[in-house]
Amino acid sequence: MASCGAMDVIAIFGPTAVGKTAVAIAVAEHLRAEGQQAVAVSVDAIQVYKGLEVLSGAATAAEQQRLETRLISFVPVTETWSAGSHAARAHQEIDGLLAAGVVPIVVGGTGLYLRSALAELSLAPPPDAALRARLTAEYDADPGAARARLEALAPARAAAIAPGDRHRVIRALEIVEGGGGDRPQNELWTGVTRHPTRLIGLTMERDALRARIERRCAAMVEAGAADEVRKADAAGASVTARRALGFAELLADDPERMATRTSQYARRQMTWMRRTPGIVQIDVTAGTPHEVATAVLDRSGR
RNA sequence: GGCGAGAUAGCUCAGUUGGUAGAGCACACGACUGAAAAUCGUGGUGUCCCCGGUUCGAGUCCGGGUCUCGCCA
Repeated sequence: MASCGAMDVIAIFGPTAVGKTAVAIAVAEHLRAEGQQAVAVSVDAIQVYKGLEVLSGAATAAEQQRLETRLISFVPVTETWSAGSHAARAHQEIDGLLAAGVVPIVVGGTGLYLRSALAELSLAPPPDAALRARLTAEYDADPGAARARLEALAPARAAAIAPGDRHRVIRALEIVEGGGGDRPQNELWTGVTRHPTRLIGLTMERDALRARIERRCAAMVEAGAADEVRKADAAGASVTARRALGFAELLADDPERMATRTSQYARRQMTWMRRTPGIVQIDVTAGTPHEVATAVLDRSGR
């Protein structure tokens, strides 16, 4: 009997353009051949947005025909989204699939979203818009003073944050003022998960990945990514939607810059992957999706 | 052909009165708990075009080449 055995969840991580979707589809087809059903749960900060499907590389209708994918293209571009909001939805999807006897294939390139989907992180409370606005203004008026205030209020939190890290200094002040105390948490690298999980990291030889990224960016432009971005911009896209690689670049008609920044992003994803405990890395430079899928399932000891 | 300007990091360029070179971008490595496709930290990766000269010492001064750009023929 094909059973999940010790592993209930399959997770697939990897840098952008490495071919995660194709591998997820191949894995699902292999499972189906064994009589098991699978559904993908996306963990991608930009693919959640409705109206940025081309730019974010979300699964197409044809791809979804082969593997149903949840948590893509469902948030209006005007809304902000976050790891916390995503985690709640992802937990719900994963638990629902497991309860129905379907294998969840958690797939995506946003490391923090992946981790918070697989684990039960002790996240600090969500940001309050007014407080964040006030603290941002405070920081921008005098970064040194804001930093000093954080050091006074929460030395342990401050110690973990680089002096020039605007984003984190503001967030830390936000947490402290919200009563979060001075006990910073880091459960990112513990490897603890909510369900037994086989975590796969797809890698690719650097030059090959760079070439794929360039081709992919060109294809996105070809497929109308610039138009998508202009529409989202006109619709009043949220700060988080605007973080999409290519958003600002395509508005400025600079596709080359988009490819460069995408490459830099891929590098950071690889850094995250190397740090991730328990991840099984598979180099997909030469393999077809089905060969890779076999490797994914073979290594599972099924 | 003549005159002028230039040649320094992968790219664009700085480089004081001579003391074996440094910015931005790119690149590499890293950090990462509700903005994470975000944010941030660290690192110079070099036949200073070539040959010779002056000098204790030349990216820098002198001579001769080579190449590039501009103007004039």
